[in-house]
Amino acid sequence: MTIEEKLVATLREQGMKITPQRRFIFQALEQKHDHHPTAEDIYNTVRQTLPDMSLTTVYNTLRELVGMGLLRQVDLGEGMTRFDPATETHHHLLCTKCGRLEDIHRQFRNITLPPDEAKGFIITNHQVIFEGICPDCR
Amino acid sequence: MTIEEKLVATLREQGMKITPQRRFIFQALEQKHDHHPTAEDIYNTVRQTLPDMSLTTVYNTLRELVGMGLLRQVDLGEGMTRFDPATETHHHLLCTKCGRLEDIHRQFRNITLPPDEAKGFIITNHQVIFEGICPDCR
DNA sequence: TTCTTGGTTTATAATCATTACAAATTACAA
DNA sequence: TTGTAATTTGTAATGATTATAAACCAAGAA
Repeated sequence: MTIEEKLVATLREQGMKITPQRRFIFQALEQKHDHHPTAEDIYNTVRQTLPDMSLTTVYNTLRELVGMGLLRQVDLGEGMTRFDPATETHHHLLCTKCGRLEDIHRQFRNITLPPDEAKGFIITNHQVIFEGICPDCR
Repeated sequence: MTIEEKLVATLREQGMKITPQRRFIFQALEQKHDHHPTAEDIYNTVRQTLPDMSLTTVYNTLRELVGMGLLRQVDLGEGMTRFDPATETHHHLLCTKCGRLEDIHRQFRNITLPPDEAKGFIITNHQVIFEGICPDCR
């Protein structure tokens, strides 16, 4: 099942409308899902085929997807938010010089919090951010 | 050694000036170091004793500290940046409902990237973000 | 102590990502 | 085909952060 299909199905379930704009946004997310796109990235991608797409629509849609848990926000202190289709849990590798961000598809064992350290939280997820210097910045 | 002492010493080493404003900012960071303060938080704290402090100075100083690696930025997609005195490496626990953020002081073993997965990066640090629901939000 | 000077602070304006708003449009159920 | 509530859109507003340039001052030298 593609990302687009999954998103369309979920929207249907929720009684939301499937508009062309949303379909194109889903497709752009699918194309760029390894590049951690910003709202602006998605906007530019969609506009290549749908030149009248509004930036507001992109923001609205992305916000809704995040609210429904279908999209993960990735914030790096760059001043803008990146998005990551929430397919399977994975981690990130960040260059602290240039901001380059890579996915790490790997499971780490033993990353669990003993109850007495969880401060009463119910843990739903965890994510590791590795920081370092990328080859280009060395 | 307090956070203030450490910061003052480092600034001296770098030939930077120790101003009253900076001292108060350091003290505020020390007071609030468990609360992940924003620039605005620091500003309000300092203004209680130094009413003429400028918000710009807070931003400038925090940015410099981050650049020198003495302060960590923590970004949660709230629209503003939080700061965390980089004393010892630790991790975070975030409530996805209300944004509450707690420090986790604990070492996790086996969180290392084999060279073939590091994509040529030199890893300098890593951080785990646990996500969940805090007791108040349940 | 006083002088000098480059770093620092400050107020203000500018920037940039994101959100609010209200009018026009449209998906889709009946 | 029609009605209607959801959606889209352009524009304006917001809010955090940064740029700018003038006034100020920490700290070393005389």
